Amino acid sequence: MSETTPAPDTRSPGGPEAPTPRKRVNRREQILRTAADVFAARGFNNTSLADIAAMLDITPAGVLHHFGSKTDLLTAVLELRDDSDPAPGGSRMLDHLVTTAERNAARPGTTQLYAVLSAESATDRHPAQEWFRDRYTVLRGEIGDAVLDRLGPEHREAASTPGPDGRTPAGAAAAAVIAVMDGLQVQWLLDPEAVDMASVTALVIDALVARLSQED
Amino acid sequence: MSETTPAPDTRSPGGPEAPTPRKRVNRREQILRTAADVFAARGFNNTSLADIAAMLDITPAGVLHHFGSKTDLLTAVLELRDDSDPAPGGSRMLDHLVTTAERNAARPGTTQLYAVLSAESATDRHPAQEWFRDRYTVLRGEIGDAVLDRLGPEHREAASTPGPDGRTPAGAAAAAVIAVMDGLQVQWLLDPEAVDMASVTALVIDALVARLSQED
DNA sequence: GTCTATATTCAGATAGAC
DNA sequence: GTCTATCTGAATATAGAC
Repeated sequence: MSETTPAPDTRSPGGPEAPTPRKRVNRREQILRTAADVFAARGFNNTSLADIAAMLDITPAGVLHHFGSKTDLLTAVLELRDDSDPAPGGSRMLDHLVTTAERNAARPGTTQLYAVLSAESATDRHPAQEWFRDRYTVLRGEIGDAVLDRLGPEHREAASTPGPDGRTPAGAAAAAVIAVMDGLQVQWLLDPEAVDMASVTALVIDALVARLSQED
Repeated sequence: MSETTPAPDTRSPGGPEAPTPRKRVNRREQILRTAADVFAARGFNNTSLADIAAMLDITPAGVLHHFGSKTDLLTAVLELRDDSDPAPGGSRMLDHLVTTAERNAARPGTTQLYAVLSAESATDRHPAQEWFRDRYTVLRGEIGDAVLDRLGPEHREAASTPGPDGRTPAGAAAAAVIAVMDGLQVQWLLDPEAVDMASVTALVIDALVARLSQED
């Protein structure tokens, strides 16, 4: 089900941090990518090490040799960022988000992982809680800055002025954009025909930027 | 943690299908409410029948007597709608959504259940998939209508005219509103100080309605 | 460095006592 | 009508063979 990508070993040769692979990309890496696929499709709690192992024709213990525990494997998967399309800074980032939504619909993989796991992480004692809390904090900051960048200079001050609760309009807009993307992913996974992630994301970004460019 | 609602037996007397409750609201009902709380806090896959049973000082089998299986219990929990604040029709519904977001932040219970479970349901073979797919379809319809109601009559036609992909702007806005509410819930659960669900929800609704009231 | 075989814990569900 | 005691299978992790 996950063999959509034909090339098994696609990465730029001469990457900066290849850890001296005298053999070829070690088993560890195969496990990592397989685990990412399976976690994305079934969530963390609902995935067993046997599921992952079966896809590689090994036993569960084979997986555990490379990563000490299932939780460690999850952590490693989350750390494995997808650097194939680095997020640009500044106001270009907002366009990048739409592009990302577009790509996600074509390739239900990488970021489906984040949509499914982030919601799962919000449950008690989930091992990825801290990771996702930090991630959202960073994202809200970056996207908040991107929103400010897109506003006309005359609106920036208002949008970056904290209200009585200490939160800024730009930050609120950033939280909204992230929330829309996550929430849409869930709706789309359940019913792909029903929503167009990219266009709805674009609509919300446009609407929010326009809204922050008014005084009312 | 869950004793927010003081009245344990709130249902209209003379309801059409009261199954002759000679005693008082049966164990079944207690189990149902406890299960809802625990599913909300820990998700479905990560909750064991023992967890639920422990809170009632009984054994897992005690739970299974009332509901044939864990999946049946989940289904029953989902069916148990919270009728304490029925959603109004028409454009009032949008205000109701903001109110709902406000209440959710105060009482992390009922709809936290939906936020956590809906995302979990998007994973393979989850027992609640169909339930959530249907729920989202209905919600998009209702909220789409509410959006149209709020628009000026002169904009309604444009907003309800399907584009080349067969989807209407009002439907897109509806999907966006739902997505924002779900996504915010996740961010809020992970970091309650970081986002104000109600105000962000209001912001997005305002922005979308304003956006759909322009020609561009 | 890689994995098979095994131990241990805990899940969901069944049959039958109260 | 309600639940305790028990069975069966599957989960993660360990110890040690190749």
